[in-house]
Amino acid sequence: MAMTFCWMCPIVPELPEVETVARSIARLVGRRIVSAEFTCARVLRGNADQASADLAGRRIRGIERRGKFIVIKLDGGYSLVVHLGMTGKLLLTGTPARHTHAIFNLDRGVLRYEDPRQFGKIEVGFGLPARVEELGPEPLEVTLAEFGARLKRRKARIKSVLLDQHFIRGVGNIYADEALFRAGIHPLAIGARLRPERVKKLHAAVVEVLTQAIEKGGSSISDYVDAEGRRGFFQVEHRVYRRTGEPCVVCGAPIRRTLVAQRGTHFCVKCQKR
DNA sequence: ATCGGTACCTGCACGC
DNA sequence: TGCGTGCAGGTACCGA
Repeated sequence: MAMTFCWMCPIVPELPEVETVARSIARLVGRRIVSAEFTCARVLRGNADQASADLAGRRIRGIERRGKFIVIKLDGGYSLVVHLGMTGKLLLTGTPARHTHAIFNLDRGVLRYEDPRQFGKIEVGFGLPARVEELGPEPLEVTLAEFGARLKRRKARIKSVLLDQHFIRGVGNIYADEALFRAGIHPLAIGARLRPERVKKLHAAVVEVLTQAIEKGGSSISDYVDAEGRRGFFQVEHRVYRRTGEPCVVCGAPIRRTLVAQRGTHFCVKCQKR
């Protein structure tokens, strides 16, 4: 029997998943970081000793999400920024294992960072890193007018534009495909050439798919960081993502797969027009 | 400024 | 059975 979190349906952390993780560790606000250990040079940006020194003794003042980044705000204007990459997890339970790359010892409890592929990144410093400040607007906050104005400047394929975190922050490969399908837009369409009516549809589709996904994740937030971290997380039903060859849920035509920006891209030839 | 392509990394599926 | 190969995709970085 297929498992809900098998290889064929991986939970890649995009905006809704990161939001779920951020909420699941919100309870840490108010606690103090006693000490921190970093054991993977690839995952930590900067010097491990410096990062540990910067963190030691600081109290957690707030936890928020910016796109796919988790920002843990600390005393004195410092911040602990975590990006989960492809396979990163923040865990409040369990014991250090092979892929544990950071351990944050709190005045009560322990927070661990685990990441088999080491695509994730942890950054400690004063204020926010430039890469976080320079992100585009939140997709759930950006107005249709700004969304349209930004899109008008983009001559790339719409799928690439959606993946660009400078355009809007938080959309990844799965939700880009799903939003384009819901908007009836072909992934190879040129961003700037989309007519206002279609831009409006796309904006609404992005909001819809992300909102639904957050709601699904939100129903099992307390479970998320348990055990393998994925149990109980129900993804939004994919209508095109990884459904190559299967019938379109609207017209029945087989879903096609191609590459855009070196990413697997799934769409319906009949329902999605350039 | 923007675009497309590539590297990084591990583990799973597949074929011989 | 066991091993090599291909593939998955987040961001950073490169040249154009």
